[in-house]
Amino acid sequence: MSCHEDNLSSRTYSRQIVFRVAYTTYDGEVTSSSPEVRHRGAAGTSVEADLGWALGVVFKRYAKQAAAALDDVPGGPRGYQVLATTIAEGPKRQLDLAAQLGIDRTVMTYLLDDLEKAGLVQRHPDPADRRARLIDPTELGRKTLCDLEARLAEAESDVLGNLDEGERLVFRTLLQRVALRANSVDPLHNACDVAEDEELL
Amino acid sequence: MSCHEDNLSSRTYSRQIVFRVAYTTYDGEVTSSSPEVRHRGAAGTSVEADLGWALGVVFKRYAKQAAAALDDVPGGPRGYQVLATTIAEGPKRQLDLAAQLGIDRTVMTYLLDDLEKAGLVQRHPDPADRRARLIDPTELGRKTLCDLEARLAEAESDVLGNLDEGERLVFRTLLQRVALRANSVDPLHNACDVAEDEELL
DNA sequence: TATTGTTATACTCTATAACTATA
DNA sequence: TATAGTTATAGAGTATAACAATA
Repeated sequence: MSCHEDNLSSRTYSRQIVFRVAYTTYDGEVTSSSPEVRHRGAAGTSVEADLGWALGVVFKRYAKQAAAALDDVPGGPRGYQVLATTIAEGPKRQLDLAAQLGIDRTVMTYLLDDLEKAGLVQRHPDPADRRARLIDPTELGRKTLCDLEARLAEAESDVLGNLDEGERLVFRTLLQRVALRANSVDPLHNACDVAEDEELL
Repeated sequence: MSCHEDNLSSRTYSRQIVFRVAYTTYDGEVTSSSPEVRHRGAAGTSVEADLGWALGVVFKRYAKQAAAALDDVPGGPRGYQVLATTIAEGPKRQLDLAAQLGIDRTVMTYLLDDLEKAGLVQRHPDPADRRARLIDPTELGRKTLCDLEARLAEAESDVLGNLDEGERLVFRTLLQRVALRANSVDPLHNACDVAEDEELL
């Protein structure tokens, strides 16, 4: 573990072991190793610790909380997303919705089947194109979304539990900036309204 | 989207749409909706924006970068973890390693097969228990790890690309604190040396 | 009888491709 | 011919369970 002492121009690195950890991309599980920073000497600010590990743990915890919060929603997180998007942006065609959410169109079919069965959305024929179907939230869907959003807000707050108000603000701001850049460098889905990015930087 | 105006005692919420997004837990892909904050009025600090979305985007980007960096390592991120752990902590028994890394023991078998085939680690019989096998990194494994760590450091730095030095420090500190709490509330694997947490709080 | 590690099997979720009905 | 949506199939990756060797 001493191999980095030269190429990192190590101020603090030489005093501790920075133990990087990576993550599987296929299962969403954070299969990280143990907590990363082992202080060898007296020095070393601990924030040099592994970003990936922390990122993974936090993300995983949020994902778990969110999944629990959305337990009874057909399709789980994805069902929520469909609900949230159609309610926020109005009726959408199935394929557009799929593209926007990064969901495969074949998956979208099953997802909508379940959501429709649960009475949260409805498929309406698109008057402009008889091939297409417009996805419309129902009244129940709207009510459900409200509830879900409250639950998710709780999950968020729970994850940030040991930060005080000011720290949360700072953290969210910095995270948001990093995220916006990441998203613009390598966009997930649609570009939508990234135009507003500037005000976040 | 007006349903939260009362129960959130909304200062800023009433002025914008906070559009929460959740994530699938099974594929590690961030199937989020579009960027979240749409300013309706003039006010609203943008940091109120969706935590989950940002978290997911950043994590996903890091995971992608890390996966690319570990492209040629058998087992990818997991292979790296095995390497890093055995090198940092010395030879370990297969099952202990699996438990520590949160990898299923059946998966560990295949993973070690591949790592051994690549000449990065070796299985030695445990003199203390003839059932068990000790996983030992090879010289090649050690060299490889050095290289991989440099690559991962680059990935990290890339992800935090638009933060300056000071901001990175703040971000990492806060993230680390959130992560340590998340990990202690709901530990992934072993408890190891969480004793050192205090200095991070 | 319990445990280490291996192998075989089943299951989940995803990705590919073929099909229908419209355009 | 191309596109919206559906269905069927195959694939990757994981988890479960049964197994051999040892404790």
